Amino acid sequence: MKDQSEIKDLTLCSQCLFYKQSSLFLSEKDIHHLEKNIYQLKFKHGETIFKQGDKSRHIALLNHGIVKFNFEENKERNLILSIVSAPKILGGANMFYRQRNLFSITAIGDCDICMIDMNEFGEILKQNGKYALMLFERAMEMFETSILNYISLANKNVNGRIADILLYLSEHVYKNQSFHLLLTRKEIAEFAGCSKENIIHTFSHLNDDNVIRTDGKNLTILDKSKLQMISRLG
Amino acid sequence: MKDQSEIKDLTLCSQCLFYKQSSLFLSEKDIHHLEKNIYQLKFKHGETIFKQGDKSRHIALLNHGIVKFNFEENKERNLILSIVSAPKILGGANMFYRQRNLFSITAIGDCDICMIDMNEFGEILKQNGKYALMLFERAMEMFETSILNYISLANKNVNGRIADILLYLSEHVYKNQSFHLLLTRKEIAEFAGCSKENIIHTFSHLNDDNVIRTDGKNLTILDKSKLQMISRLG
DNA sequence: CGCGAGCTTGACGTTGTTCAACTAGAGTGG
DNA sequence: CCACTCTAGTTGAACAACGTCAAGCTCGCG
Repeated sequence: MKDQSEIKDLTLCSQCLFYKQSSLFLSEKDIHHLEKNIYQLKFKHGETIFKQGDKSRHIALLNHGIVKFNFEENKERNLILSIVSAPKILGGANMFYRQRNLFSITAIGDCDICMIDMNEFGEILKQNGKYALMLFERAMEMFETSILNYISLANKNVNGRIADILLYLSEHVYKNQSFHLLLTRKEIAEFAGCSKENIIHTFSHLNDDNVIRTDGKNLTILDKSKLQMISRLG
Repeated sequence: MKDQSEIKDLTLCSQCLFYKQSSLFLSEKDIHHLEKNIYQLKFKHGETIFKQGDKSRHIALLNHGIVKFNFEENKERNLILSIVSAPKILGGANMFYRQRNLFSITAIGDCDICMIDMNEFGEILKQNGKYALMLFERAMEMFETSILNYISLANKNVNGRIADILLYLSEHVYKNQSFHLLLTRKEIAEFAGCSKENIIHTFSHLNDDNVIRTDGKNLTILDKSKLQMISRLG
């Protein structure tokens, strides 16, 4: 966990989506209790939000930014399980399953995150099942993307997986045809489950065929339907 | 969902693990309410418990038997996400996340399952956050195995993945060095994410090297440490 | 200017899939 | 009882996909 030197004015949290949703479910007393145990942090690109193997004491509410879920096998064998953008509840798997974190969560670019102490928050959950259910549903969304990635990985060839990833990033993360991808080629490879050379080769071909246009870390999808076809065939 | 012609005496459920655990959390009134909405079904090998794309109206409590989570891409491109044995709560992902089932759940061998109507049960959960949390933790266990499979698939070669699967089946599913595997070679391949010929070749080699002994569907692990080494090297 | 990290490219070898041929067992019908 | 067919399992060989390697490139930074 990052040091808390950058704690900001707590009133900021009253603007965040999580706070607004929570206020629909909780009593004024609980809201007040929550306010006392919530604080905002800012993370920069590459900073670790949760560390694999650590024991989480917090739930993280991603209010702004993009994060990756990365599994560290050993020095040279990493894996990106998923990439998600705000707003999301992070630490769901860690929050309810009382073991060490299965994977790390790392900032991609600047991230605004609200931290809630789990011990305090757990009490509120125990007393308010309806609220707990709402949070479960949100936390569950995270797993859907992981499972869909898994399926893509198991069933498709490299071209199909890369097409899937580009479509996913465009539609669900950056929400734009064109985006500035802060990941290295190696990291994209860790997401696609292939070598970095493979990513480079495939990007080159897609460039030649006018399906995408890459310019350093900027990436634009020119022909979405062709990308979808590659995904299907893969 | 299977037809309910085989509903058994409801008192049977009072013996099941789920019922016993629940009684620690719920009031007598809620327990009574639960009893009214719970019934036991028996599934045979290959029968579908939850169908991919369907909307679940039930939570399934696997009291006896083994099930697979299978994703059906198309006729010739299936995938087994996980295999788990009783006792487990099935339908967790479906229970809290109100969409169509992401994957099917299918019986491997005979299964005893208690079904609970979700609408009735949801009310109890909303009123009892502590109980909801307990159930959620159990449901989360399911995802851990899926994620570990994902990691194995992404990081290891075929030999390593097959070794992983054999160790997993032995330690977490059958809880025995020797087991009667009801899966076809094709299904094992769908679990390992490779071709059935690959499974057959690898099994042959492992047989030759006295690491395992296969006799039709019976499988015995002779040299666990060697299998663990193959898993690490993979 | 030199250095290092990340990127790019093509060649090469390994891994894994596909294909085809064969075997064994189980179910079917004459 | 014997074809027959169908399914699952097995084997090896050919081929394609993919990872590894090596070399050169670009860019930013000290």
